[in-house]
Amino acid sequence: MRMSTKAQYAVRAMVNLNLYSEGSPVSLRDISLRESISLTYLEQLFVKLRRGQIVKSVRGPGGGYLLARPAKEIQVDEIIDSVEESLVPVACMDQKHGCVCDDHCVTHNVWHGLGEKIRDFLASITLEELTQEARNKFNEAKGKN
Amino acid sequence: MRMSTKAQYAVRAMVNLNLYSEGSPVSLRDISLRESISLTYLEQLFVKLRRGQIVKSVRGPGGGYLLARPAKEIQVDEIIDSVEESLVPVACMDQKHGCVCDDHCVTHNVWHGLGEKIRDFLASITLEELTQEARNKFNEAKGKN
DNA sequence: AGCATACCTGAGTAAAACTGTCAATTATTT
DNA sequence: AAATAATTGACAGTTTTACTCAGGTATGCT
Repeated sequence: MRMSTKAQYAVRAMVNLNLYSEGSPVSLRDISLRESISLTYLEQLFVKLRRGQIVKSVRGPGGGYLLARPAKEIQVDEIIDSVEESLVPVACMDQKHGCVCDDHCVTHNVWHGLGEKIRDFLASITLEELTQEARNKFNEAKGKN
Repeated sequence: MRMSTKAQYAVRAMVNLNLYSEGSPVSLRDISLRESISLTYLEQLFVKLRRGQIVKSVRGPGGGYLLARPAKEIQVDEIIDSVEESLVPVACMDQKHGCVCDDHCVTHNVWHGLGEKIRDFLASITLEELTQEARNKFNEAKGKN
């Protein structure tokens, strides 16, 4: 039961973007350098984040990406949805025409309940909170030196 | 973020075992037929379930598997642990010598918290409860005919 | 004893998913 | 025009998953 690194990268990249953006676009090259994620892989992720209305792009020199809305309104589950990592723990429940479980599916409720817990938890955390945590961590580390 | 079919099969097989065992051993062949899971695959799973103290085996004709303890004392997370499906959502936190996250790991708390939610939920469900649910489902279906 | 049953074990394998890279293009600013 | 940076699609190596196969071992029954 692993969260794909794709989803992990996406969340990290979004925190980093918000951390270093102060109204102006942040280039993927910068995020790539700071987070040690391959530039070309980041490009793939941000295409999806843009389609998911999490970020918007600014082309040309000085360009990069901006948040599409305030960090307070971006939830972690939305970031993960955007990069197409499913939060539903079993495949049969992940279709729009519903689960075709017959009598064999005595475990349906377990996975359904689990999926809800996962969703609720990740929806309860905003990008704003994560960024603030990151700032605190950074200041603590600074204080030690 | 998918629960492996291995873990899904293990839970289903355990419910089925408990459903049809009344003190006497249940053969994997029977479970295989009822749940449409390959016999040889079930054998692999039950080796692990035995090592995890979830079931015990009885060899020879009329043999099969029995619960190692009362169904009330078997939690779903234990079944999943036994077949070696990790409930920790990120790899770096899944080692005994702890996570070597440095400053980059601003998302540590998210995944740690998520792992706890998953564990708590699955630990809150016992095999007894699942089996009772299955009995109810079966009786409802019967009532309709 | 001999046979059937059923657990036990390890090796192997095809397909899918994951984790990226590469090459080329388009849009914008200076 | 030249430089910057996003955008896109194809593709490839590696790992994991989900099994199968080919045996072996223990036990009970006739």
